[in-house]
Formats: sequence, structure tokens, C-alpha cells
Amino acid sequence: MRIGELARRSGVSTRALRHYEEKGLLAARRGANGYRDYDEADVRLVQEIRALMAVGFTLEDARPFVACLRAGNESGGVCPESVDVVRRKLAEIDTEIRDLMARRDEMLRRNT
Amino acid sequence: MRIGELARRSGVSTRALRHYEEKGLLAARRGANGYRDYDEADVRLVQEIRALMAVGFTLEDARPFVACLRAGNESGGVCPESVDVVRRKLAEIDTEIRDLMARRDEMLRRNT
DNA sequence: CTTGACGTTCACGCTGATGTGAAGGTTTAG
DNA sequence: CTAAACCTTCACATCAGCGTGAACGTCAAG
Repeated sequence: MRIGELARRSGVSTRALRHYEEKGLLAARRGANGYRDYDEADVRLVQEIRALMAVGFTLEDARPFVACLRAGNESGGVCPESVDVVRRKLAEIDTEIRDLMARRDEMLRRNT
Repeated sequence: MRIGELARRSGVSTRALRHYEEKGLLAARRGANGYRDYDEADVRLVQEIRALMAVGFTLEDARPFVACLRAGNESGGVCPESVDVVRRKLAEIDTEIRDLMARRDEMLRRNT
């Protein structure tokens, strides 16, 4: 399929897809006319990326998951690198939550 | 005092101070040579800005506090506009915390 | 042939708060 | 007089993930 269809099916803009490619997260064969050509695996791949982003991952964070899927695994999260990223991300979130709560307290204290 | 001293005393870069001025948060008299001239009140003002930023406020958020101080109040937080910003900020933080916790749960669920 | 809906590659714009020079004037100490 | 340490005003660079146009090629339908 071409980029427009992939965009529709995965719910992202064509611009975003080209961006993912530019970042090395998405690869596309090219037709004789230069058009990008994708298959079903790419749909899943993009959905994986979006799912990760929805949970707070950056594109950079998503890289190991993509590599993991490309390596033939059914899930992008089974590879050790992916697991590491998840652990790091959880720690980041926890830190951020603590920071926010501290800020909240600071703000309340300041106002009284 | 000149910008360098204010920078040292308030713990921010001269670049930042010029930035605050550009944004209308800081005003400076000018000497005959064009150099900015600050006084003690400005030190307190910059410290107020930094304190707010440390708690998560943007420069834009700090604006009413600065105006409140300039209006002659001892604290930048006593004016109604400042109170509004604090309330809004607290709500934002709470939302953010909830989002992060939801993401955290999502991430854990996904991994099991 | 022509329109319209696709596709292509640049490349700047946006948000926020500075960092980092460039290119130069001023002041101070020796 | 000179060098160091100030100061001045631009104005581009950074981080992330695209949006938005420019300028143009491709292709199916009427």
C-alpha cells in the first residue's frame, strides 16, 4: 500500500510517517515511480509506535521496540533493550510524579 | 548595580536577565553609557521569578506576580490575578500527575 | 487534454527559556 | 597604552514532533 493508505489505516498523518522514516523507525520499499510501498507489518509497526507514544515514549525510546519487531518477535517489548527502556521510563515517570507532588506542596505552602 | 552583579546576586545568567526584560518582566534604567542599572528591588524580583519557575511556573505565569510586586505589595502572590494563576497551576499539576499515573499503569499492564 | 487526488523532496514555523557566538563599545587596573 | 573584564544589540542553535506550504512529478477518470 502507499503512504496515504497507511496513514489512514494507522491513524497518523503522512507527514508523521515520513518523519518516522527520516528517524529510521520506518522503512519503505519504493515503486518504479518513487512512491513508498508498505505492507501489513508496517501497519502494526506504526500502531506500536503510536501506542508507545500514547504512554509517554519518545520516538527515540520506540527505536528498540521497532528493532525488536523487525527481528521477528511478535511483541516489540520482549527484547532486553526494550525492557531496559521500559524500566527507565517507569523510573522517569515516578521521578516526575514525585517532582510534581513536591511542587504542588511547595505551591500550597507558599500560598498560606 | 549593573547586569553582571545582578546576575551573580540572583543566580541567573545575564542572558536570562535580558530575556526577562525582553518579555517585560524586568525593567532597567540606563546609564549614560547605555548600561542597564538595577537596584535591590530588582534582586528580589528576579529571585521571585526564579522561585516561581522552580515550582513549575512559566515566565508568562510569573507576569502577574511581578506586576503585583511592582504595585507595591510585599508578596507577589497576594493579588487576585496571581491567585488565579496559582489555582490554574495547581489544577494543571494535578491533571499531569493523574496522567502520569495512568501512563504508569498502562505501561505495567502492557508489560505483563 | 485537463482536472483532481495522489505522491515526491526540501525547508521554515512552532513552543520556552535560554546558550552561544559575532562584532563592537566601555571601563578599570597596571 | 594595553589587556582584561565589563557592557551593548542582533540573531542563530537547541529539544520533539510534527504542521504547513512551495514547487513539482504521477496517474486514473471524464
